[in-house]
Amino acid sequence: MKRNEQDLALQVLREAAWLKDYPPKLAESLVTEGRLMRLNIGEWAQAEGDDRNGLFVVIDGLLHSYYAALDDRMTMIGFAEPGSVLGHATRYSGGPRLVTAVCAEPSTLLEISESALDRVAERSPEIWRAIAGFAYAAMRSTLQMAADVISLRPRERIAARLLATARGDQSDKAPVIKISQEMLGEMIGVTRKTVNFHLSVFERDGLIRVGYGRIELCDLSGLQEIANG
Amino acid sequence: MKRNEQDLALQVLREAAWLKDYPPKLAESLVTEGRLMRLNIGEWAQAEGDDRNGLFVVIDGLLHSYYAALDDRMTMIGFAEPGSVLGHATRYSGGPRLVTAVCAEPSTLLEISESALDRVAERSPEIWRAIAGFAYAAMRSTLQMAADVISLRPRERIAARLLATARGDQSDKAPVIKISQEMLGEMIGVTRKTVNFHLSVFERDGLIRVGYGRIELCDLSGLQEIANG
DNA sequence: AGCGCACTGTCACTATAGTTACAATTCAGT
DNA sequence: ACTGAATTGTAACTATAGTGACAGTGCGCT
Repeated sequence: MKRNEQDLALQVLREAAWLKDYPPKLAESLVTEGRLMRLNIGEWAQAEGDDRNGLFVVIDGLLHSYYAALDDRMTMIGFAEPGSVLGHATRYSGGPRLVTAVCAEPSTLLEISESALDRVAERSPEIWRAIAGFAYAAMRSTLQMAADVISLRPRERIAARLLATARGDQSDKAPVIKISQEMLGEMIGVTRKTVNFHLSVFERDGLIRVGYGRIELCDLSGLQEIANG
Repeated sequence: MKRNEQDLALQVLREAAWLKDYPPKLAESLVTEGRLMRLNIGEWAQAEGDDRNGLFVVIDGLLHSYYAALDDRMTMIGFAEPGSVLGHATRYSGGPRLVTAVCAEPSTLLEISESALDRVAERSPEIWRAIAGFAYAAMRSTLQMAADVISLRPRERIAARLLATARGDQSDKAPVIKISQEMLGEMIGVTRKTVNFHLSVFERDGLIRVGYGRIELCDLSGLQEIANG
C-alpha cells in the first residue's frame, strides 16, 4: 500500500509540468525525503508544527485554493490537481501563506519540509531552478487571471476561465472540469444564474456539455474564439 | 548633476519599502554597481542588449505597468513610482518578462544588470533575501488585485483600487493619485462613465477631490468602508 | 427503495453598467 | 493670449447582470 503510493508519487512528479524537464533523480529524491499524507474532504493542506516553509505536491485527488484577502474575504482562485505545488510563496520570504488549499476530494499530498528541501538540494541543486520555475508560472497565471477579469465581460470570462482551468490537461479526450456552477461563478465574480445562462448557450452551440457538478469541454477552439471576444 | 542623481538614487533606495530594513551598505552597492538611465514619456523600461535578467529600480518619475496577456491584450495593472522594482519576475526563471513598464512622466531608473547583481551579492548576499521579499509582495498584491476584481462590484472596486494605489504613500498629507479617469477605468475593468459617476458621488460625500488627471484621497477610512461593502 | 441534500433550470423584476454622443474644462505649446 | 489635444461632466437609451424564489433532477446514504 505504502509502496503503491510512493510509486504513484514518483510517477506524478516525473510527469509534472514543472519537473518533467529535469533529471528523474530529482523526483526520486523528493519522494524519498518528503512525507506522504492523506487528507479528507474539507481538510486544509498546511505544514505541521513550526515548519511553515514547506512545500506540498498534490499526488492524487483535488483541492480548491483560496486567497484570503486583507479583509477576510475568501476568494477561490483555482484548483490544485495532481502535479500542482502549494505553499511555495513563503519559501523565499517568511511571510504568511497567501493561498489556502482545501480538499474537494480525498487527496494524497507529498509534504516536503524546508529541511527535506535542503537535503534534496545538496545532491540536486537544480531543485531551486525548478521551484523558481513554478513560482514564475504561478505569477503568470495570477496575472492572467486578473487581466481576464478586468478586461473580459462575463460571457467571455466564463469561456476564458474554462480554458484556463483545462490547460495542463494533456489527454486527447475532451477535458472535464469538476465544479459546481455556483463555485465557478464565485471564482470569476458572476452569479450562478449568469453562469448557468451562458453555459446553457455554450451547450446549445455544442461547445460544452454540462453535467451534475461537471463541465466537459468539447470544442476548445470555439471556446477560445468566445474568450477572445 | 550626475552626483545629484546618484545621491537621489541612494536616498530612494534607502527609503524603499523592500530595502529599508537592510543595512545601508546594500543600497550603496546597488547604486555603485547599477547604471542610471533617463527615459522620456512613452519610452519602455527594458534592459539593453542580451541581459534580460536585470532589475530596474525607479528613482524618479512615474511609469505605468502593463501585463501582456496571452492574446496580446494589454492590461494596465499598476504604477511604478520611486522605490518600485521592475523586471524581477525573470530573475529566477529565464521566462519572458511578464510586465512591461511605460513612462508616464520623464523618469530616472537604476538599471541593475544580472552581473551587477552578482557583484553586489558577493559582498552582500542578503540582497537575495530582499529580492525574494519584493517578489513575495508582488505576488501578494497581484492576488489581492485579482480577488478585488472578482469579488467586488464596480463601486467598491473603484474605492479599493484607489486605496491600493495610495498604499505605500507614507506622507501625512492626503495621497494624490495621478491618473485619468479613462485609465483608472481601464485598470479595473469599468468604463470611464462608471468611474466618473462614482467618483462624483465620492466627491460629493467628501471622500475625495477630483482634479484634472488627479485624484486626492481625503478620507481613507471612509473609502475603506465603501471598499468593504 | 426511499430520503435528504446539493445542484441545475427557469422565472419576473430590478438595479446597474455599457453605449454613443456632445459640451465644457484644463493644460501645454506656440 | 490663442489653439488644439486631452480630460472631464452629462444625457438618453440599451443591454446585461443581479435578486430572490421555486421547481425539477441527480447523487449519496441508510
